[in-house]
Amino acid sequence: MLEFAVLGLLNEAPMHGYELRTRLKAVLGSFRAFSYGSLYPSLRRMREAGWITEEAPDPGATAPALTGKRGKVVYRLTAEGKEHLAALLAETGPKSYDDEGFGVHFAFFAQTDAEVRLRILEGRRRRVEERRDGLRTGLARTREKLDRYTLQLQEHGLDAVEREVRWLSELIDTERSEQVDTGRGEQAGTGRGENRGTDRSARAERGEMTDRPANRGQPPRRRIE
Amino acid sequence: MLEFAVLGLLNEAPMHGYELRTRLKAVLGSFRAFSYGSLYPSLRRMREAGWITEEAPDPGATAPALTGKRGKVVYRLTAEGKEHLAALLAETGPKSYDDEGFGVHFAFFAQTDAEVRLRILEGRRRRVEERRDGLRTGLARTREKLDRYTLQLQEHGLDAVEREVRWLSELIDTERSEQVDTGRGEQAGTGRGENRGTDRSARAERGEMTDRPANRGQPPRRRIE
DNA sequence: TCTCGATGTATCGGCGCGATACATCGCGGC
DNA sequence: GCCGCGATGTATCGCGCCGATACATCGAGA
Repeated sequence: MLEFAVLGLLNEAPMHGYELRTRLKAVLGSFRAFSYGSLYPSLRRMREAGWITEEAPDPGATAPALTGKRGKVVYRLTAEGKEHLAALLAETGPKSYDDEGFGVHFAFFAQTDAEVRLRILEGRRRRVEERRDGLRTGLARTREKLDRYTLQLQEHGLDAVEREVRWLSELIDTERSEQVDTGRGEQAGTGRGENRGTDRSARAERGEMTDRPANRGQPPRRRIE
Repeated sequence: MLEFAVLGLLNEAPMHGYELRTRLKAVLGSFRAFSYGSLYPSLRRMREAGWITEEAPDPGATAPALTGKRGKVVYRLTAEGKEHLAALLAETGPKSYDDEGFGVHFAFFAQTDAEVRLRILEGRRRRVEERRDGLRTGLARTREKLDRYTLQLQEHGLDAVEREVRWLSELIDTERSEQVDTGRGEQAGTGRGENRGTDRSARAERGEMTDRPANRGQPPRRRIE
């Protein structure tokens, strides 16, 4: 997931680590937070995979060597990196609307194809509705046996989930009405990258995935929503 | 944190791992979710620390040995475990209202002293307000530069944080009015049906509650902002 | 001038997740 | 009769990621 986010950011402009980290916090916002302890190892892996390059500027300017100086390192997307990003952006399977993946996908919706956006939003809503229903029935079954604090906690959580469903529904309505307006294909947001039509490889073979146990538990590491 | 939750559950009744895991999901609900990969190592650590004991029932009943059978293992709190739990419950430092800690503390509020409950709720609210203010100013500063999806995400996150502040405020008001009603010392126990109004039974026999400063370490500066 | 906060790169210990393996038991279907 | 299947139950492994930490540079204000 971190790799996805980094690729998305580097697609807008080359950056070094610190800036990447700052933008990451700003863009992912309420969904996820990454630390350097994740970022740098991830950057190394991505370089080894060939998605990005590292450039250390100005090698022998004043201090030649062995002073241990660390220069700024600029990271930049390669062609393979762009390709990989395009494949990730086009993904519509469970990974794109589960808790871990949805936030990142959504953060880069401006770079995402309109139809894919809609599919992801719908998948996400379905998933959150399932969680909501699970919470509701669980709550109805155990309501009498809970002390009031636990009850408050459950209801607060349920309320948050219900709000997310409503939020997603609004987004979906907006997307739908825009797809009707224009002949289903335009780009929203900052027009910047014309990733239109260039790729499409990576036909994500929908997993089907029996959907497992109600999933429960909020965004695992995340917060409250 | 997991250790805290396990101690809290075992204080209600002895259990084995599976039940612990099930109850954990139900009680922590929307705040956190733990898996076996965390639970069993944690139980082992707690046994080594002396907080709990493991009992494997019925050693040589039918199948004597080397069949590799695994019996049910019941975990039970020791006296030291109760003591440790009491200390954790009385904790009012940053750990008790930061993201990781608050959910667990709250889940066991029914076992917590009334004054401690209030302090934790207030600390938590302060913390969440800080996050809210950070989000607000950040959003005001970058509003123009964001594409609409990122903007939606930010506003959704901000909304969630604002709701949590309101939720906490309601809880605080309730706590305050109850402390005025009764001479600041009662227990808000397992409501069991008639939560609200008059209940104070369920004398949890906590007598000690060693309240220590428990400060150390500065505000770890959590997620977004 | 001197310190302090922002900028910047990087590593380490360890917690906890998700997947996985295996075993028992009750229950309903055919 | 007996078969599978889901719930109950214990346990491990790899590894992603967090939080703390160490170090270095630089502009601005006390």
